[in-house]
Amino acid sequence: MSDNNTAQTVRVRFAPSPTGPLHIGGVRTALYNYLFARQHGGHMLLRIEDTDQTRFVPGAEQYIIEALDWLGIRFDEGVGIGGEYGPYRQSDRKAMYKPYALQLVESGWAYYAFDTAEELDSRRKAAEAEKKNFQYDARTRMQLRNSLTLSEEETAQLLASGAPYVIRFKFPPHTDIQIHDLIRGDVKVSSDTLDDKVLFKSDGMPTYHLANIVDDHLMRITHVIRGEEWLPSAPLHVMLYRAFGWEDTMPQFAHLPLLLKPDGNGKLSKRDGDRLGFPVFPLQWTDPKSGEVSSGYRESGYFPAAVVNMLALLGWNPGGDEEIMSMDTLIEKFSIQRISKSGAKFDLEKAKWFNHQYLMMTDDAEIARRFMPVLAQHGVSASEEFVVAVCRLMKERVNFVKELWDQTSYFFVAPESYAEAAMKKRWKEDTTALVRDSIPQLEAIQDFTGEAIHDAMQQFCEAHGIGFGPIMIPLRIAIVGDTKGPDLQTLMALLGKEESLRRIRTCVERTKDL
RNA sequence: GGCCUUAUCUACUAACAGGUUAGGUAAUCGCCCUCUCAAGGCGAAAAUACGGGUUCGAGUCCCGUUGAGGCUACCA
Repeated sequence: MSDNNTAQTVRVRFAPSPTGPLHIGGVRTALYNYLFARQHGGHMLLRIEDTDQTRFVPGAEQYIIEALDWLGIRFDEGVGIGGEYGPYRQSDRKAMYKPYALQLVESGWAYYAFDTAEELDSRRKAAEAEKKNFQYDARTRMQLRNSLTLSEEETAQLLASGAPYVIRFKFPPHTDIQIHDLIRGDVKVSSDTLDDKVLFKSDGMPTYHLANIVDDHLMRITHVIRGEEWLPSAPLHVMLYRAFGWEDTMPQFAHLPLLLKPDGNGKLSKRDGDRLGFPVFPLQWTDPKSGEVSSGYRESGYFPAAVVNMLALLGWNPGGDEEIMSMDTLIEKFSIQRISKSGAKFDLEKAKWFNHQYLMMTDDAEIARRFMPVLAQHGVSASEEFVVAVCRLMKERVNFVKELWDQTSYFFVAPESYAEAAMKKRWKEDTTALVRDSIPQLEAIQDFTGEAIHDAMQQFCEAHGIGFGPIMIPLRIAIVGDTKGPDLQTLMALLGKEESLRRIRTCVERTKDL
């Protein structure tokens, strides 16, 4: 599908920093970009923004790629894929940025600054003491050490001597900057409240702001869909497009609401996940420095489609009552206009419910395939046919495949004891005798099907003048060990005549002296 | 502190451009089903932050207050 109203092909990017594992907020940003690109038949690219060498974390880039691949969020271009607008890693593009910074200096939109970190720190502290805000801007820049206050000769000399410098953007004073956001509408900010942001650092690398604008321009990005934390710097970005003379091809902006912690308020963080017992990362992550392990959705047993579905609806919805949507449906229905403006709290219960829905839609054989290793962990082996049957019968009771063991262990292992509460409530004086009496009735069944068991027990009840409960509940305790589980006839048929009777006889033996 | 954003049940949200008994889902509770436990079916409780305006009429538009979040680095 192509959008005939858009002259240009839609091109979006996901541009994370490799400073650690990708947070689910970041995953959602990637997802929205992906849905938008696919819907418009456009391209989505992965750009790694690693301009801060001090925050680089080994393995983070590979983690991001693997995580998005697991979720089915695929890129058309980018790191690990290639493409005609590469390279896509900003550290590999390092040499490209300086000329753009210099261009702004020459055109008067930027200047060299030689202030040291200590000097600026002391200015900030002094301002703080007076309960004021220090800002490097039109009011203060003429009191600081930069190419606007120094003579041309001094500046040239400093540069030639290799003195450390940065390049700062020169905001024009008293100027209203208007940005248009696809989600929030027009936002107006006065340049007087903005500071002269560093564009080019003393280590020879650009800051986010410069690299981002240069790359988005060079890579012909048409829509920037990113988190709300970028909204305050959007005016700078708009001014940069203007300063470079690229305003006519400037991308459209959409700033996404943030994902909040489930209890209280504040941005969702790694610690919240571990505290509240849910993952904030798509994949498990081991911190290379501390060795600390953070849980992931994949390892916790979530289906990728369930995570995608849940995340898509956290901050967006298509308007109807439909909640279970495949990636294709999401692509079809997605629209930026319907994204909420306010932050969304993560809800663990709803996340589990989504996974349950996807579990119910999953083929029994596939569930069994995933359950087999769990069984092996518990030292149990069973035929594939039997495991598939167990999964078919029991999947509706769990949210995750691994929870199946807690609900089905008695299918594989006979009970070693009987639940105390069940015994106390359900086991009467004559129960053992009654159970013993039912054995011949069950033994007589030739074809041990649920139906046959039902008929046999019905006859038994009639002969003894009792209802179904007084015998079926004790039999259940004998077979399951507790008053829980699926329909008993079905369960016994599945276990087979031999195993069912063995458990019943064992139970009679264990309870005869009660 | 300054700047920006934001505000519907406990949570996620619906109510296209002002007119609804403010709807759905999850969670909670009750009933039905039933040999138990789930699932399922039916039902209940549950919200327009507050105060002004505009209007015949405001969840919806405007202003203010309050709450919440973000940003305020040579981090992204």
